[in-house]
Amino acid sequence: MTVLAKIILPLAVKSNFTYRARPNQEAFVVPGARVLVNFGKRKIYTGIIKESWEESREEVLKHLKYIEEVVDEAPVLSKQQFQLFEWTSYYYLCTEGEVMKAALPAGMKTESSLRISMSPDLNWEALDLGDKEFVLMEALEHKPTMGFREVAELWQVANPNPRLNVMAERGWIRLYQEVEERYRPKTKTFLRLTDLTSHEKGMQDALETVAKYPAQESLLMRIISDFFQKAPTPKTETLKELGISGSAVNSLEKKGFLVQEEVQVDRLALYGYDQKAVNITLNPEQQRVLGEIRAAHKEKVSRPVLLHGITGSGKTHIYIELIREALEKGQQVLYLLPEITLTKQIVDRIKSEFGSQVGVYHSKFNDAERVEIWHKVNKQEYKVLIGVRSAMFLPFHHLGLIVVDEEHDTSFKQFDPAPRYHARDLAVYLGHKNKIPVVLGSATPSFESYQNALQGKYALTELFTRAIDAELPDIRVVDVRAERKTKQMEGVFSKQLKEAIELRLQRKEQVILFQNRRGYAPYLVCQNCGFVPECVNCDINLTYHKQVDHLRCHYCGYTEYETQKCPSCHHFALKKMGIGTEKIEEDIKAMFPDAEVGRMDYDTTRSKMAFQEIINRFERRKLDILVGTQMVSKGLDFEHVTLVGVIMADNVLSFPDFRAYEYAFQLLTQVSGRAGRSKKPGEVFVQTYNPQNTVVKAIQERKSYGDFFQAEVLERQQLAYPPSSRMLRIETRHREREQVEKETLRLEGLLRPKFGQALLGPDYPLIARMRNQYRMQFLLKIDKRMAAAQLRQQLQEIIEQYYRKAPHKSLRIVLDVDPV
DNA sequence: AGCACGCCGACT
DNA sequence: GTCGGCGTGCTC
Repeated sequence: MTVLAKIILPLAVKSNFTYRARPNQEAFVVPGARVLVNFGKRKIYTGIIKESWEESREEVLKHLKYIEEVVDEAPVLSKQQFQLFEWTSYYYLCTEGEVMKAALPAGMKTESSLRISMSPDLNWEALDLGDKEFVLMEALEHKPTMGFREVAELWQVANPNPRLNVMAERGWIRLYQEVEERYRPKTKTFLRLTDLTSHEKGMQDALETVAKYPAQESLLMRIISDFFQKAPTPKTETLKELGISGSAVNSLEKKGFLVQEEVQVDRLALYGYDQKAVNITLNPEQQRVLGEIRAAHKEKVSRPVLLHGITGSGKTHIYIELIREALEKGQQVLYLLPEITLTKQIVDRIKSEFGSQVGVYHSKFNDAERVEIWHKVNKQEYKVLIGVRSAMFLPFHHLGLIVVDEEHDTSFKQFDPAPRYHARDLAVYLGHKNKIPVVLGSATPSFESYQNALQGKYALTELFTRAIDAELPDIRVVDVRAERKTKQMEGVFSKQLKEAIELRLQRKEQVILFQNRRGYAPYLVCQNCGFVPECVNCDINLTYHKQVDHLRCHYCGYTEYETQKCPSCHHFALKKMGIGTEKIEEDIKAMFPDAEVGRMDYDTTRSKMAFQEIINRFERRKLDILVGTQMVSKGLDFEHVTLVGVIMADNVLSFPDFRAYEYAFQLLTQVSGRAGRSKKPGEVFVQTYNPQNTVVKAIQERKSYGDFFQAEVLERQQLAYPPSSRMLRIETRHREREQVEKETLRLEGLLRPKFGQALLGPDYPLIARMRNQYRMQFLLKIDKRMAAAQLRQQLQEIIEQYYRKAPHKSLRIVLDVDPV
């Protein structure tokens, strides 16, 4: 009998692959453990054992490769997680491998890479070599090994493989796979006394021996003194303090007077938090809502609760109470947040309640840190985990509560690559499947969730007033066109907004300015010939960034450094058009030279530190004005902010999507919600060219979310758009425009007969070419009553059918379930 | 995804 | 003829 295992590999391959265990591995071949296996010609991947069984038939065994190594002694993935993997790949129409890729931190998915070295004892100069072969050998003289990429660069070819293989066959070079462990525990070295020196006599003898070497003597004395104080002696710090080098350590070690000891240290221990006094007495309304949530879960655990509470109504207080209850039962809690923006403030609050049981997981943690977070969740050292969408895949045990805060936020949905999952919906699935209470919270729920709540699929509970006696801010709409006519605009600032800012500066209150574009100018135009610089890889204008003085594509990162001279007519006539956050920051500084201005957008928050720094400064009132993109709209809670300015609402209102108004309403409500969160009243200015716009009017008239929803959802219903239906996006991609057009029409020929009017398109997406791929798309409206499994099968059959007959199989078809 | 094979056009 | 680019199929 031989043990076989089905392995999930982190690839977009359809099926799973079976490997055989060597006898000494058999005990460790259990579902959820990781293995290293060779897949294909040479690569070695980390895979996860999905299932294992015994097999004795030789004809089966002989086709199977061996498992190279079982990495884990115990599973790193629970049964519950497998279920989640399976459902994610089923629902979002992708492979389990793709889910695995998204779920595990890179440090847990070690893979091999090709290394190239010269054969030993080779007199290569005597060989008759071609040019390329010669330069490689010459390069290998200087470095012992090279990587695949390096050789490709050296040779200036895309694929050096054929040549390398020939050279290897001739015995000139050696090719081998190197598995480099990506995660290494962080260690710290301590110095300790040995048996020889840890008693009085030994100490005296040793000190006499080294008396003539001052460095060794002072070091030894320090270690002895630490020994008596029962304190460990850290190597690096001690050497630095005593001003001596490492050679003293080596000498003492050689003499047997000390040993060096490596101790693994916790990378995450460094992260503290700002203690913040939290008022944990719930007001009567919050008490009522807490009671409603408890009752709803008691009635039916697997039914999620939608907590709709206006901005500043104190949803966090309620979460804290729910978390406390779960912890008292010894359960773990997952608290999902849309982006790291929010975490700083939320983490401070939750950590000050629950201390070191609280862990955090987001993209600004490096790989090694993420691995350690994974293990701490697995070992249940972390009881509460605050994280972004991928935290959904962490290895929880006894999960007793999932909170999805700001559930409407689209960053819970992964766009690219697969799995294109929505973390909120994964949470709802997981909760339903495992009877885990789920709470979705928002001031502006997604239409899908609100509809579900109204129809009883979710329980609904609502908070209608702000906590601590705060009022909702006054909203003032500024008609930019009218202001321009009467010359009331100063650059992009209306006179009213300017005066309002002035007033806040006098009163030492704070201001948030929102603009939905980062960079300095969204595009440039040549004043001489009308040329607009565009990305070479995408159909989109390049954005001018002033600080670094270059043009950049916000989709692929392509950069151009010529910012003055028109590349078309060569006149120095490029003019900066439009307004980004960088420009607003510059203008506001010019307007109020004494004010401290900070900017928060993608460009200023690259590092975790930079990010926390800017929030800290604003929190401690070192900044008067904060300029930013959407980032400033998300859940920030600063009590001294009394003014919010939306510089140009039109960007938000006018993008071509059936959800445009829903998003605009959410964004404007959220950003407005940053003002007046404590006793000082708040004020919001919305500058726009379209004061008559439905959303602007709704915001201005303080229409409730419910009213806005009712009006909008009717229109959706008439068109059979979500939330009345479900949606599936079918995207096609190809390098050439003609091919994508022709092939997409062929695909339509197969789809149309099946789906008829429910199939919309094909159309060009907003950006018809991205990263050198031309794209087209269909939208498929799916009746909610329709059996999902059947539809999936039909769709997959059609795609298979398309590929069977396709003359060009290079068309990529991308499926996006529930696109947002 | 990554690797090889086989086809085809471009150059020596 | 050989080189290199690209499309296609397969990977336990």
